[in-house]
Amino acid sequence: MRLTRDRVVAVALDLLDEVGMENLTMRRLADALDVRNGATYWHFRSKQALLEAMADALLAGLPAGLPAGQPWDELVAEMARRLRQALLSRRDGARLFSGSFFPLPNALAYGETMVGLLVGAGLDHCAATWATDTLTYYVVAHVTEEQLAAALPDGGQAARVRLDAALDPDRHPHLLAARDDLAAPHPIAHFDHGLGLVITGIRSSRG
Amino acid sequence: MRLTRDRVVAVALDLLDEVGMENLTMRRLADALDVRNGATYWHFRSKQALLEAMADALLAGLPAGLPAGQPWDELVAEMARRLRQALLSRRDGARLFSGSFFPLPNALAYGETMVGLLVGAGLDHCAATWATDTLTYYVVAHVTEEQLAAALPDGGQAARVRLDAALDPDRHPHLLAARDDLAAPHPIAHFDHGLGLVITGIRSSRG
DNA sequence: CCTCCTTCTTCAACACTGTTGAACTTCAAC
DNA sequence: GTTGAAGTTCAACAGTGTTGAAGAAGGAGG
Repeated sequence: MRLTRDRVVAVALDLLDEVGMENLTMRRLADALDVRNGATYWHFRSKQALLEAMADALLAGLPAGLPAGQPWDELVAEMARRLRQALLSRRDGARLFSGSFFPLPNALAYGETMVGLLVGAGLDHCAATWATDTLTYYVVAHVTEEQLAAALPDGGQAARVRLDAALDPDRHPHLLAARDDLAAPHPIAHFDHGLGLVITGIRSSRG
Repeated sequence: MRLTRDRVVAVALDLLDEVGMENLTMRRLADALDVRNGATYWHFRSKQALLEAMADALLAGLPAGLPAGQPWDELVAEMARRLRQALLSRRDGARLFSGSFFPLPNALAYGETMVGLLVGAGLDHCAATWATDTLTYYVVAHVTEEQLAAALPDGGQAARVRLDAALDPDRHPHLLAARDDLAAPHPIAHFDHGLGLVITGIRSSRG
């Protein structure tokens, strides 16, 4: 079967799930496509261009079927959770997304929806855009950590030991008291907490 | 002059300023140190270990001389701005920091200070830790974008044109209305706005 | 059927990367 | 001065993204 941009992206995403970002190489991708090494370069100018197409594919249909008639803050929270789910749907999805920063269709649709919701809530366009940035920064960074922690060997056991060894009762009393919350054993609660902080901030800033 | 861990880190940071993250290679570093290629591997187990040492060096003295007796929210804002400045002080500083996630001394000192401030503000340890995460996520992600935008060729002219070409009046009315705010012409105001959102959220969550 | 031309793929290379292990040199201490 | 450790060199390995020329496939026109 001949290659297609769409098939390359789809197989590349499957391969990403299998081997992770740092082992996602053009030669391995060519193998997965049952094709010789140079072939993908006819469809994508560079690996970076392919990664951006993959990132945008991750966001397909994000604003689809957003319920109407609900309060703006619930809809904003819903969009943020959808973005989180989209990034979580593939291994290293958050890193994939944050590595590509050019305006592709699905990313624009997400941004448009978010800004629209916030303008509807009474923010001016500048405040709505900046608030969208803040929200998106938060979601992407949180999921990045989430996926980084999930990829640790031993389920993070080694990292936990290393942290305990580094914490000094004299110099880090507060971190020690919060030791059990540091490694984020409850990702969803952790995520919703921070999301709530940002949305509350937006609510208060409406004046 | 013989090599030292400290000298390797210092020269590596200077080299980072000069060539940027993706051109920071062990061979180039060896050249800058006037040493042959394998030498740095005696002082650092791997490139990753060196990058983490560089990241931590960036955060040296972050909480030093923090004024006392001021309201907690101003101190938290001050710490966030110091983190931003530290990351901005070197080319690709934010990407350098977010690539290293192991507990090194200066990062711990930053976290301890932040959590301490928030506990002082009345949050319990879990809320303080998670709020610190949210704040730090925001700062790092914002500065990452800032530095990415600063590194664009043509001062971002080409990217602006590409954005305009991608925006469609029918599908992106809000983004078009906010077009001039999208490219963040005022980084500091943009940063402080988002920072204010998060801090306001924290203030409201104290109950 | 056969040619022609575009579209797509192969193949072999280029310049480069992080990392390693053995040989070699420097250095301090006895 | 000799010995043992600390530090450096050197050559190689296996792998990376990318490119350009050569070749194969596929459809349109004669």
